[in-house]
Parts: sequence; C-alpha cells; structure tokens
Amino acid sequence: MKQRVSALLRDKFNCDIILEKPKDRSFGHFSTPIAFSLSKELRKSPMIIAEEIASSFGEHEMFGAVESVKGYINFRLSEAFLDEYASWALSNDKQFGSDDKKGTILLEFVSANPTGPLHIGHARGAVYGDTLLRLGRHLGYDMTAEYYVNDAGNQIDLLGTSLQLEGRSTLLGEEVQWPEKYYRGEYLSDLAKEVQSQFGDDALRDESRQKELALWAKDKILELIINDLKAINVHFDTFVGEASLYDEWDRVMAKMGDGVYVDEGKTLIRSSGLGDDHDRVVVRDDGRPTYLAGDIIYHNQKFERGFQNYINIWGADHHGYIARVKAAISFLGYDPEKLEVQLSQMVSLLKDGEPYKMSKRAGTVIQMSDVVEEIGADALRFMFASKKCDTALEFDIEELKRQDSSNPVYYVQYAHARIQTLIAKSEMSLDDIMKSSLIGLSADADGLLFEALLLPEIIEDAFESRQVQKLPDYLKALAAKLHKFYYDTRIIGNEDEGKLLKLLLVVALSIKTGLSLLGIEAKDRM
RNA sequence: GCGUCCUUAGCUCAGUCGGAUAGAGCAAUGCCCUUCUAAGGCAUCGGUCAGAGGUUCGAAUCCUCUAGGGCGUACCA
Repeated sequence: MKQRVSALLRDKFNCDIILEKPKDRSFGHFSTPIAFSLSKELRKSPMIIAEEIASSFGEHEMFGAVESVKGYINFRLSEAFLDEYASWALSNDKQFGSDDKKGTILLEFVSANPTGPLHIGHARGAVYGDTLLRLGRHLGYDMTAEYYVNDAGNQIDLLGTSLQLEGRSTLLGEEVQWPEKYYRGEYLSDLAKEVQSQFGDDALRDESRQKELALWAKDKILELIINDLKAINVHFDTFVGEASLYDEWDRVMAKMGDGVYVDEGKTLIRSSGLGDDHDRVVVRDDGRPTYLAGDIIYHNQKFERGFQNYINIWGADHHGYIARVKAAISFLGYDPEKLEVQLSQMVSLLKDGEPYKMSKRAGTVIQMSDVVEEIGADALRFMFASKKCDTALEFDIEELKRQDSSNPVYYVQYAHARIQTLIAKSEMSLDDIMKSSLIGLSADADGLLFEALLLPEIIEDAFESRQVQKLPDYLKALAAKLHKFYYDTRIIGNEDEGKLLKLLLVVALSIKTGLSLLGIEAKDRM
C-alpha cells in the first residue's frame, strides 16, 4: 500500500516524499511532514504549504481524504481502495506480501564447529538467519542457505583426544592426564561408548587412531546438529567442509598475488592497510594453515560460485575478523562490499538472577535442544526473532522455562485460532463471506483492516533493513488489535457478519503468513 | 590503550533514512466470563530516553565530549 501511495506522490511531485504512519489513526493512514522542509525554500509557513498541497489532490480514487493539519499532510485511503486490495490478498494468499525481487544471495549462518551439540547462543544466529532466509525468499530473492563445517584444524585434533580420554577414563576406568583444554559432555560419553562397541577398546587407547576417530565423531556430531536445527525448523541447502577446500590452496595463493608474502618461514596476508591492525599469519612456519587460511579459500570458492550478494551471520566475537576476510576478498579480485556480515550479539544467561557462565569445554553449556524441550520450538523462535540481533541479550533461564501462557507466541496464535473458530461457527459459506464488501466499516474495524494490510511493507522493511524483529513486533500489535476488536464486537449474528468475517479473514491471512515467515505454524484451534 | 556494539519504565526489550502526546510484555494494584475460546479485555502505577554540550522550526534518533557495560584486539576456532 505504502509503495502505491509513495509512487503516486513521486509522480506528482517528481521526488521521493517521506511517508509515515501516524500514531493516532484519526490523522489518517499515512502522513508526511514535507511542508516543514519546504517552508524555508518557499518562504512560506508550513501550514499554508500543507494546505495548498492537500487541496491540490481534489478527488482521487485512492484517497478518501487528504487533509492538512498543523503543517502535516494526512492521507486517508479510500474504502474502495482498501476493499479492492483486501479482496485481492484473500484470493491470492500465496502472493500476499511477496514480491519479485531479483538477485542471488548466499546466506551463511550457524556454521558451528562439529565438536558438540548446539548451545543456546547458536540458536540466536540460527533463528535470525533462517528468518532472514524466509523473508528474502518470500520477496523473490534466490537464496541459498549454507553451513560451513570446520572439519580441520586444532579443534578436530582436540575432539579425537577428548574422545579417547573420555573413553579410557569412564569406560576403561583408567587414570588419565587431562590436558588444559578438552571437550566433555554427555554427547561425548555416548560417542565413546559407541567407539568401544563398534571399534573395540584398542581404538580408545591407540593414539595413532585419534584422527580417524575424530573424523568419525565429527560426522556423528554434525548429524546431531542437523537434528537440533530440524527441531526448530531450520534447514540448510548446502554444507561446505573446510578440509575439502585445501586442494585449492596453491591456486588461491597465486590468485592473491601481492596480497600475501612470506616472512621468517610464515605466510602472511597484507591486511594491515585494509582496516586491520596488522598483517595476519595464514600459514605457520611448520606449514600448518591457520583458521584464516580456510576462510580465505572458502570465500574464494563462494565468489567463484558467482552469487550477486553474500550475507554471513557471525557471532559478535568474530567481529574483528571482518576486516581480514574483506582484505582477502579484495586481494582475490572481488568487491568486498558484496559481502555483508551481520553480527549476532552474545546471549548471556542468568540463572535465578545470577550470571550463568557457559563453557563449552567444561561441559556447562546450555544445550539448545534442552531449551527447545522446555519451551518448544515456536516460543524459542519467536523469542529470538523478537530481539534486535545487534544488542546483547540477557535472559533468565528459569524465567524462560516458566513462560507458558504469558508467552507472546501464544498471544499471536490465539488470535488466529479465535478467527478460525468464528469462521467455523458462522453459517455463512466462505464464498458468501468473500462476496461481502468491506465498505462502510466502523473506525475500529477500519483500523484493524489497515493494520492487517500492512504486512507486505513490514516484510520488505524487516528484510531490507535486516531487522527481523519488526515482524514479530508487528504480529503482536496486530494480535492485540484483533483481541480488542473481538472483545468489543459481537461477530456471529451481527448484521454485518459477512463484512466482519471477511475483515477477520484478512487478519488471519496476515498472522498466518507472518508466522510462517518466522518458521512457526499458525494454529486453528487452541 | 585501540577497535567495535551498546546504555530507553522495577525487569526483559521495541521505537533511530530527525516529526504530532516516548511504547509493549513481565512484575504490582483494581475491575470484566448466564455474551462467538478469560491463552482474552479494561483501568491504575511506573520515564531527567546514562550525563553534558552542539546542529534546527523540531532530537530517544544526527555530531562532539564524559561516564558505565559487552565483545574483540592470537601463529584458538
């Protein structure tokens, strides 16, 4: 709707006019403060300018009224326009809020190391990324969801060591020397048992088999992770393993040209001039590549696959990494601007008001799957999607578990269920309801209709600004309006029953579409 | 130290391409089910938008400084 009004104004005035939604609906559906900025230029008072502009519209089919109030120009959409738009949406529910944007986007997110199950911090990135994915696809972008698997390097060696020590200690009852860093947790005990039964005790003792066990375990763990993600409706199109990339190393190094150099037996990338503090080692003097090396080949591979844009969702602790990866991208001959990195800030947990420190290696992590079990995937998704991802988020784990009926996701779903109940209860057929006209609604009903029809611009805004919380915020507001309307207005048996039910169908459509973009299913009955 | 993200109600958070009276949820208090699902609605309480300057018709929003916090500042991932 906003686009339509905006386009109309652009044609009329030959420039973009800022449109806002007034908080007070008595000011109309849209308004613009344009007269204020014009007043200096035209040397006239904003009031007079607004009055002149408003009256220049005369009768227009899209607007029921265009008025000037205290320098603002307020637009009220015509009932015919709203009715026509709502009817179109109801009969084209799949297209409602969708668009035909063009462009291919590679979205990489989660990419948690395959050394343990996902914890609650990963969940935030997963929910944020998947919501972005659903929004982008709805808008027509051709998006690929990718998971980068760090299946090489120190953490894989450590996984093998940890696995053997765990087995020798708990299964074989040996006294073992624990290194400073190692992985632990229930999943590791389970894996050790599986090693014992599948490969025998020797496999737990023979240090030369660590690597083999580590690679075996990492596949098992990746399966765990994929299942965890599946439980919250997150699916990936592609998985790229770090280890598989190293065949390309020589070619990629040659491609970087002067971007890399050798010093004292180490290979470094010249990132210092490109926003980084200093140059970074990519290959150690013993020939082992660093983590950055893998990322360089990976990003080269990404760009060679030829997407138009790239979005990475990283944990905020990786933010210092952006400059060096972008430096590598420009040395590789690509435009670093095409890579957009969204940081998802830390999730810090409180337990009974006290900070709850998580440590993956000490096994004190709060696993995502445990939280999902407690509160359900819907609530988890709604909660994380509601928070701006660039703010550190803090919540009490006990409080989160307690959330049941007070959870906003139920509030929104309840609104949808109420509508479905009414539709089922009414003796009118869907056809009859659809034939009703939405002209002549009360002010409250008009407000509800307008709110419901805002969904498309919320979707667009949420995706383009990467601020996915705008969608859950909107759904909460829409549900609140619905609940109030439901309370105030008796629908069944109302003389305008058809009209009101049609209005509610539009609301239900927006809620259902909105929820599905959050990876949550709308309920018909609760 | 430097970089970076932040600081809004008792708590958790929205609101920032500068606009009309700063909003929700939770918590607290009180009302509303012989009425389509009370998983709901209504009302009350609660704010120096961290602080100080600046920009202008107008600032929670933009700029500068100060204070406080998170994260980073590895040849770890």
